[in-house]
Amino acid sequence: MKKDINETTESHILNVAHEVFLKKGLDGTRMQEIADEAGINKSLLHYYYRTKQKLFEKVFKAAFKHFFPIVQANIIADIPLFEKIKIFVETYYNILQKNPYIPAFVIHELNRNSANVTEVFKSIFQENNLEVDLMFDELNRQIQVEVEKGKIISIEARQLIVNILSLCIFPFVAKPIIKGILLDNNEIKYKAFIEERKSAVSQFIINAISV
Amino acid sequence: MKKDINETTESHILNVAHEVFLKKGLDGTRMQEIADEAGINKSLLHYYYRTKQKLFEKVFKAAFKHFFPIVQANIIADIPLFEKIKIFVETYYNILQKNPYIPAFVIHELNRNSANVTEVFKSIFQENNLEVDLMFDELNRQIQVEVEKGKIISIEARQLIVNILSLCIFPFVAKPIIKGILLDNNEIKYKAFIEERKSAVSQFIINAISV
DNA sequence: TGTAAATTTGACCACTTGGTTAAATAACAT
DNA sequence: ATGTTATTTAACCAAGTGGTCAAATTTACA
Repeated sequence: MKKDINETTESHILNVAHEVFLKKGLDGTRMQEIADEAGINKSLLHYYYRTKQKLFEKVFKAAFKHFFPIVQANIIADIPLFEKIKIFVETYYNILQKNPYIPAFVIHELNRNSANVTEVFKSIFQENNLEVDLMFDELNRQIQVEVEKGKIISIEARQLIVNILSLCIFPFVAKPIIKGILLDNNEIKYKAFIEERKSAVSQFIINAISV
Repeated sequence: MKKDINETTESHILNVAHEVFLKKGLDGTRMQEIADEAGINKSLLHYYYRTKQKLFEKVFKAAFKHFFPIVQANIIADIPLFEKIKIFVETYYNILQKNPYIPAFVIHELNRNSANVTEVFKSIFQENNLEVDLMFDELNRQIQVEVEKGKIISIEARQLIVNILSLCIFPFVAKPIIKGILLDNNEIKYKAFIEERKSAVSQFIINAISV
C-alpha cells in the first residue's frame, strides 16, 4: 500500500494494519508483514502503537463502527416502515459492497475473544451516544401501529432486525461458499447475485411481514 | 477433553483437535495445546498426522460436511414446497444448536484461504456424489409449478436458498453481537431468541414468497 | 517366553515471533 | 550554526513455534 504524500506515518501504518488484519485476522497477522507492506522498519510500529494488541484494537474498533453504521439512525427515523426497510437494505448493501470483508473480520474476532466484547460495545455506544433499548422500543411501537392497522403481522423488533441483518450480511461473509458452490466460482455472477439482492431482499422482507 | 475408554488415540487426537481448532482457528491453535488438551506428548500428534496442516485439513473437511448436511437431501425431496421449507429450517436449526461454532469456523477459514477452496468442495461433492446444478434445477422446477398455480411469487432457487441459509446461520455466527448488544449479554435470552426462530423463520420465509 | 512391531516419550533444533534498545538521522527552534 | 526533540533504523533477545529423532515403553503374536 502506497503512502499518500499528505498522510502522516502514523495514520499510514493504521491504514496498512487495517488492510492486513482484515485479510489475515489477529492471529494470522505478523508485525513484520505490516512493516513491509508499509515500507517501514518494524520498530516503528512499536514506536507508534506499543504492541500488536494495541494496534489491533485501534483497527478493530474502527472496523466495528463500520459494521454498525447507519443502523441506529435509520431505525429511529420518522418514515413509514416499508420505506424504512427499503432504504435500510439498499444503504446497507452499498456499504457492504464497499467494505465486504469487515463483517467476517468482526465476527471472527468477536467469536475468538468474546471476553472483552461487552467493554468494546459499551465504549463504542457511549462514544456515539447510542441507546439500544430505546431504539428497539421505538421500532416496536412503529410495528405495533402497523399491526393494529391490519397491515402487517406481529413481529418482535429484535427478530425483525436480525432477519434483515442476516439477509444483508450473510451473503458477504459466506462469499467463498456462495461463489464457489452456487455460482461456478465466477466473480461476475457473484457480483450480479449481490446486485439483484439490493432490491429483492427488501421486497422479500416486506412480503414476509405483510398481512 | 477426556479420552473414551474404547476410543483409539488417533481418533481421540482428532476429537481434541476439532475442539481446539473450532475455538481458535488454524492460526490461533498451537500443536502443544492440542497435545496438552489430549493428555499426550506433542510428538504423538506428528506421529499420527505428520503436520499441523494435515491435521487441520482432516478437521476442516469433517466440519464442512456438517455445515452442508441435509441440505441436498431435503432440497430434492418430493414433498410440497412449504412443508419442505418448514422441515428444512427446523432440522437445520437443530443441527446448528448442536454444532453452533462450526459455521463461524468454516466461514473464517474459507475467507482466510480461498485458494484451495474449490478443490475441497470438489472432493467433498465427489465423495458424497452431489450434483449442485441438478439440485437447483429441480428446486427451480418445483418453484415454477407453484408460481403457475398462482400460489407463490417468482424467485430464483439460489436466491431462495441463500435467504433461508442466511436466516438460519447468521444468528449463530453473530452470536456475540446479538447476545451482547440486543439481549443484555444474557445466555438464556439468547437461547430463547434462537428457539423462537425455529418456527418463526420458516413462517417468515413462507410469507415472503406467498402471493 | 522372546522378539518384532507399534506406540509414546524427552531432548533437541532451526526458525519465527513480538518486542527492546541504543545509535543514527531528520526536523526544528533559538 | 547549535543544541533539542521527534522520527527512523539496525542489531539484538527471550520466548515460543512446528517439527525431528533416537530411545524407551507397550503391545501383538509366534
